[in-house]
Amino acid sequence: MLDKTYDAAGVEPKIARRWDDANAFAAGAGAPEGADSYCIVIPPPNVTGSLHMGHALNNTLQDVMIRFERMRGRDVLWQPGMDHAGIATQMVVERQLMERQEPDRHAMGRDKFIERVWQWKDESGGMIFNQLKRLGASCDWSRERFTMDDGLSKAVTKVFVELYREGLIYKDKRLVNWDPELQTAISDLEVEQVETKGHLWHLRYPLADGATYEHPYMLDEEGNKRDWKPSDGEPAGHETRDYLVVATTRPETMLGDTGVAVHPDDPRYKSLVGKHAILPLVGRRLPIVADEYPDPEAGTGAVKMTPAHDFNDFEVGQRAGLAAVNVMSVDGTIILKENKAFLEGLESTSELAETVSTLDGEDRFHAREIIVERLEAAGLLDHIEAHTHMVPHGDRGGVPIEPYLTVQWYANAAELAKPAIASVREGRTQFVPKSWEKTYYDWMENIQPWCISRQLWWGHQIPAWYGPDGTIFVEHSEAEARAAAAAHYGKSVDLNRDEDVLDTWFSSALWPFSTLGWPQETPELKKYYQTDVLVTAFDIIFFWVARMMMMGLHFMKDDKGRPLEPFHTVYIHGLVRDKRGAKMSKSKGNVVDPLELIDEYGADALRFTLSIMAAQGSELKLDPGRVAGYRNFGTKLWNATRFAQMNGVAHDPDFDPAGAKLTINRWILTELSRTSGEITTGIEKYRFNEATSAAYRFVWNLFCDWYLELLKPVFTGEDEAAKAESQACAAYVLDQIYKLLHPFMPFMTEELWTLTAKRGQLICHAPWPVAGFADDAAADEINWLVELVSQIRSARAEMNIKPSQIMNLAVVGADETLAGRLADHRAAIARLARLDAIETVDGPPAGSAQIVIGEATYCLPLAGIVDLDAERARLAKELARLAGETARLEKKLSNDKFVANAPDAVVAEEREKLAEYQAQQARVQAAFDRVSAAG
RNA sequence: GGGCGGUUAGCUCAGCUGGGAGAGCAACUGGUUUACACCCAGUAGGUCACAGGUUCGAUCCCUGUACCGCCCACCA
Repeated sequence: MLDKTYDAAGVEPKIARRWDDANAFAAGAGAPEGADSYCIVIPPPNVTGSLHMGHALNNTLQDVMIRFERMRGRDVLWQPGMDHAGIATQMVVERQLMERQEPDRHAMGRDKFIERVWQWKDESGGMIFNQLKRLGASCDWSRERFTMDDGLSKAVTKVFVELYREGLIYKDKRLVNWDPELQTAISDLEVEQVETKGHLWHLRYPLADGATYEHPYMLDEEGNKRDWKPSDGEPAGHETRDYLVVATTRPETMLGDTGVAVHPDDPRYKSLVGKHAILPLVGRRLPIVADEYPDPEAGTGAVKMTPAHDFNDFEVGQRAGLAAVNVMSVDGTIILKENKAFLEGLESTSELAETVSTLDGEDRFHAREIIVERLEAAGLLDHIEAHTHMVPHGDRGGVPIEPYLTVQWYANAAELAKPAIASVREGRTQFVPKSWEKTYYDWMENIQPWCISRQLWWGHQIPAWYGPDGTIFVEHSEAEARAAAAAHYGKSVDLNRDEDVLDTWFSSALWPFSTLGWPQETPELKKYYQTDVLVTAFDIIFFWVARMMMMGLHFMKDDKGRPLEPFHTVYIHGLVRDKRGAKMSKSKGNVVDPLELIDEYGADALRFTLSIMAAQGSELKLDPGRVAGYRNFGTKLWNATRFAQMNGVAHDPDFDPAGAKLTINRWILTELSRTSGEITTGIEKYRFNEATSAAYRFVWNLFCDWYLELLKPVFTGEDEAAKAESQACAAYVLDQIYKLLHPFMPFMTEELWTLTAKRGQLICHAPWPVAGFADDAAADEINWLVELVSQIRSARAEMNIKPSQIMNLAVVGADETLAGRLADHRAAIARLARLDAIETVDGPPAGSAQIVIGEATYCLPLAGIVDLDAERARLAKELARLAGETARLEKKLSNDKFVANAPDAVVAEEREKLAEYQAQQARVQAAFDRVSAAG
C-alpha cells in the first residue's frame, strides 16, 4: 500500500538513479530500429553558473518535448554541455586568486593561469549539471560537451581558418567598445545602456586668427537672451562673438578634439566653415568643417569632434579628413606625455605644459573634473546644464565603456546574415511565437561587423601567427603556420602567435554541429543534424540564435548540398519574474531559487508549475504558492492510485478498451482519449500551458471527482462482472494518466508506474497514448448524470439542507430512456446526491424543491425539512436568469438583419437555444407556481 | 527617437477561426461519505483600460488615446 502522501525528497533521487543505471537517456534509448530522429541541443550554461529560475523553465520545456518524443518512439538525443564563458570564468578565477592572496594572472603568466582555470573547472565548474539532473532533465549525460574540449576547439579553428580564407574574417582598425575595467574589446551586444544623470558642459572654443561671427539670439519672456534655432525664424538680435560654444557630456575627451563640425546649411556658422577654432588647454588648431551630422536644432548646432573617442565623430572625421588623436590608455587613464599623436604639431606653451603635467596618468573621470575646473578658471565654461542620458556600460565589467581605436578581428556579419535572414523569410526556420521574427529581421538587417577578438586569456586563442615583417599566417596549427611561413619567406622564421582569444559566442555559434562531432563526419552528426527545436528566452536571440543560424548555414549542407539550418523551429519562452512582475536579481533580493522549491515541493511540482504557466508570448510571474498548489495535484494523483489499489484495481494486460461495456467506463475512456489528444496537440504546438491544463482538468475534475466516485458503488456492489471490468479499466486509465503526465512530472509517474505493476520497461520508454476511443452516447449519459447530481447538490446547499439529511427524489416527466438511466445509475446518484429512494411519478409531490433539467422535473420533497420561501426565492432567481436569456435571444432573432446576414447554422443554433430556454422557463414557472400555491 | 508586447474576477493569468467570458489561488458557507484537509460540496465576484470604426453581431478585427513593461538607437 502506498503512503498517504508522496515523499518527493525520498523518491526523486531513487528514480534518478534508476534512470542512470538503465542508461535511459542515451541517444536513441528505447527507440525502435530506424526511428526518426529528434534532437535538441541544450543552451549551454556557463561553466560558472548555477541553476536559476530561467534555466529551470528553459530546461523543463525542453525536457517535456524530449520525453514526449522519446515516448512517441523517436530516436531522441538531448545534447548537453557547457560554455567556457570567457570573461565570466576568467573573472571568477582572478577573484579567487585575489582572495587567496596569490599572485595575479600577470605575475603568474598565461600558461600557468590557464592551467589554473582548468583546475578550477574540474573542481568547481559544472555544478549546474547536477542541478539539472535534480530537475529531471533527461539529457544524454554521457555525451556532455564543453566548448573548450579538443573536439569543439578543432571546430572553432576550422571555422576561423575557413572564414578567414573566404575573407569573411579580417583585421581592422576602427573604434571598438572598450571595457577599461577588463581591458578588452567587447561586441556591441555586450554593451548595456544605463540611464545616468550627468551634465552637458557648454564650452567656449575661441576662434583662431581673430575671426568673429554674428551669433543670433532670441529673448525669453523675461527678456533674457537664449540660443536661437532655425525653427525660431527671425532672431531677436545678434551679438558678435569671437568664440564658438560647443556642448559635451564628456569634457575629458576634449583633449582629443581635432575639429568642430557644423551643418552646411546652418546660417550661423556658414561664414566660419574653413576657419579654425583653438582647443583650450591644448592650443590645437581645430578646423571648422561642414557635415550633415550636426543637427542645427540641437544644442548650439556646433559639435566638437573627437574621432578617437566617439563613434559619430569617427565617421565625421573620416569624411572630413580630421585626425584621430587617442588620449587614453587601455585602463581609461589619460595619456599625454609620451603620446606622439597628441603632441604632434602642437606649439609648446606653458598652458600645454600645465595640461600635460596635471592630466597625464589621471583617471578619465578625475581628468574630467580637472578639465572643467581649468576651463572655468579660464572663463571658457559657458554654462552647465543638467542632463540625463544613456551611458554605455560593459555588461560584465560594469563600468562605462570607452570607444577606443584599436586593431581587432572582425567577422563579416552582414554577409553571413544573408542566408540566415532568407531561411526565416522563406519559413525554413520558424520562430514561435512568430512575432519574434520581426525582432530577428530588424537586427540582422542592420547588423554591424562582429568584433570577435578579446584581450583575455581564457578562451580559444586565435589561430593566427605573425612573421617578422607582420605577415599573417592563419592556419590550423602552429606546425602548419611554420610551414606556411617557411614557404612564404623561403626559410624558417620565428613566429609570434596572436595573443587574443575569440568571443565566447563564436564557439557557441557552432554548438548544434560541433557537439555532434563536426568537423568529423560522425554518425551522430548525420543522424541528428538538422536538430529540431531550439528553446530559449528572447534575450539571447542576437547573441546566440542568430549566430548559430549564420554558422550553421555556412558550414552545414543537406544531402543535396544545400545549406542546412541548425534547427527548423526556435521556441522563445518568457522570462521568469517574481510574483509582482519584477526582474529577479540578487541586488533586489527577490530571487526565487529553484533548488529551494525543489527541496520543499519536489521537482515535479516545480516543473508542472512552470509548464502550466508557459503561455506563449507571456512572461511568467512566479508565486511559490502556485508550486504548492501543483504539489497538491501530485498528491491527489498519488491518493487516487492509493484508492484504486484499495479496491483491487490492478494492471490487466488483457484489458481492451473497445470491449468495455459499462457506460461510466466508456465515458472515462472517451474523455481520456479527448485529453490525450489535447495534451499531444498542446506539446506539438508549443502550447505547454494548454497541455498541462488539460492533464490537470482530466485527472482532478473528471477522473477523481467523478469517475472514482462513480466507481465506489460498483466496487461495493454485487455485480462481479462490472467490478472486474471497472478494476481493469481504472487501471488502464491510470496507466495512461501516468504516461500523459510523465513529461511534466517524470519522477512521480515513474514511481507510480513501477509500484502499480510489473512492467517490462520504464515509463520514460513506454509508448505514448494514442487518442481514438469515442463513445458520444456514453459521454451524453454521464454528462447528464453529472448535471443532475450537481443541480441537486446546489439546490440542497441553497436550501440549507444538511449533507447528513438523506432525501428522496421523485422524477416527473421521465420518458423510457430517462427511467432506464435512473435505474442504471440509481446507486451512484443516491450516493453522490445524498438520496435514498428514487422513483418516477406522474405529478410533483406537494411542497418539493424542484429542479428542471431537460424534459424532466426532479422533485425533492421538503415537507418538514425547510420552509418554502427559500425554494420560492431559489426558483425566482432561476426564472430571472432564464428570462434574461430568452429576452436576449428573442431580440437577436427578431432582428431581420441578423436572420438575413448570419450564417444559417448560427441562426438555427440560436433558434434552438431559444426554444430550449423557453421550454425550461415554462417548466420552472410551473414549479414556481406550485410552490406558490403550496405556500 | 524607433519597434514590440500588455491592460479580462481581489491576485496571477487562459480565452487559437468574431456568435453574451473561464481556470488556479484568495474569499465566503457548509462538511468526515471506501483515497486524499496537500481533501470534499456549494456560493459570490466582470462596463473584457477608454473613445471611435467595421459588422446582423466585437473581449476578439481596424484607428486613436491613456497607462504599464520590454527591446533597439549616435542626439553632441
